[in-house]
Amino acid sequence: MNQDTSESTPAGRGNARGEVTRSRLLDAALRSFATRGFHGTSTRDIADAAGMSPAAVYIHYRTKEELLFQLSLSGHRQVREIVDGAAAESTRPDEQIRQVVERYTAWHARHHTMAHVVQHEMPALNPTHAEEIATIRRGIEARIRKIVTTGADAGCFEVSNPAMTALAILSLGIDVARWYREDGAWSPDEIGNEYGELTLRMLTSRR
Amino acid sequence: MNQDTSESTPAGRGNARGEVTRSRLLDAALRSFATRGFHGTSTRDIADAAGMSPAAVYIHYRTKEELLFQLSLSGHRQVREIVDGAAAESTRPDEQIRQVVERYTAWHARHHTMAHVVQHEMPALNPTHAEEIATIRRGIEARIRKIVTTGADAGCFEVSNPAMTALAILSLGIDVARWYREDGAWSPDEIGNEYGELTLRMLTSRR
DNA sequence: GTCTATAGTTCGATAGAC
DNA sequence: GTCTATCGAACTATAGAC
Repeated sequence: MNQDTSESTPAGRGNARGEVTRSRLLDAALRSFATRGFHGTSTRDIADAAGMSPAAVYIHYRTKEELLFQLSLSGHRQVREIVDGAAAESTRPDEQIRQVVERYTAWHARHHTMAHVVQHEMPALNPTHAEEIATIRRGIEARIRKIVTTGADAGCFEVSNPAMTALAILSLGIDVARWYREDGAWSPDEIGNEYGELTLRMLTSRR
Repeated sequence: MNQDTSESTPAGRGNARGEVTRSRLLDAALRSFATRGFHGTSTRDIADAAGMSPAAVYIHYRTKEELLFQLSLSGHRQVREIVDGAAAESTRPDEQIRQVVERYTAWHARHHTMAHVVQHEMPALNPTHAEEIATIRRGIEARIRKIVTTGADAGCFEVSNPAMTALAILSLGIDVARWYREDGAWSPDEIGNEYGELTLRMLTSRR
């Protein structure tokens, strides 16, 4: 559960104490949402997990939904940066997709708590926040779909339905957050490597 | 949303009226749970969706959780029968896994509303009910893992990690329930066929 | 078997002392 | 900035009339 939810903060800004408290609340909310879901979590649950009174929550966040939104925003931005960074590692579609899948999948295992909340609590966001998150999601999906279609057009991949195959690749990574166990047999990196192989097989026809 | 949640009932049993009401309540609960989640759904939501008063719900089901359990049980049994039936179609692992994936995936698309509830609301079940559902799940997972390992041992598949590959195959089907849209470009059967192909590619190494 | 009415609890969020 | 105390609403489930 050691998943950092804080943004990097310059030291000695004077608001360091407040940032720590906000971070502790985000961590508490993340663990609560992951365990019982957004609607199954009360503000008292979050306050207890953070070692504070229910009233203290509202000094730092206006509503319970605001906590979910900040978590969703942080998680989606992390994923976007991981995918962008991996895609920039090469100009070859096959090497790009391998890097993306390895890191995307490993992230969903390593940060399975946040990944679960990010992937499955979106309907609990208010319409404004949901749209902001959906925009980031569409960017991530488009980036992966682009790699598949570019590789298919270049003859690097042999796929009959690039758009559906891109969805399948996303599904593999996303669902790792559901079944991954910290005390399981495989590390996040091992899962990422194996899934990278499986993905390249999906993208290349047998002879 | 035309997803039948009722068990087949012999006509003219005398309790036909009661069965219809129970079925309407299950349908209402299913749609509500799928839209807002179990904890986000009130018994008034379910009653409204079924065209009844909140009190009428409790004549047919003891608690809100009982409704979720009956839905989960029905959904999991449907999946188990689909997987068992598909596996019985052949003795060749490659044909077995193709049939299983085609039908498993198509089911998750066609019954995406139930699939979503079945796959993601398990933590809301009470411990007794959760264990009963988990037993069915383990059977389904074991059945698919068995096909993969049998095929690997027979040299029919070439996989470095059969257990993880079996999880990947399950993930592909499960996550279809998240992204499938009834007004989308592909039918459940089309998705099933494509996913059957992708799965066979994953199970066979390139030369 | 279904209704209206409501009991008893818990919820999200706020007031005001310190 | 954190606390105790609490408001008003919404919740699950039940009581009792019909």
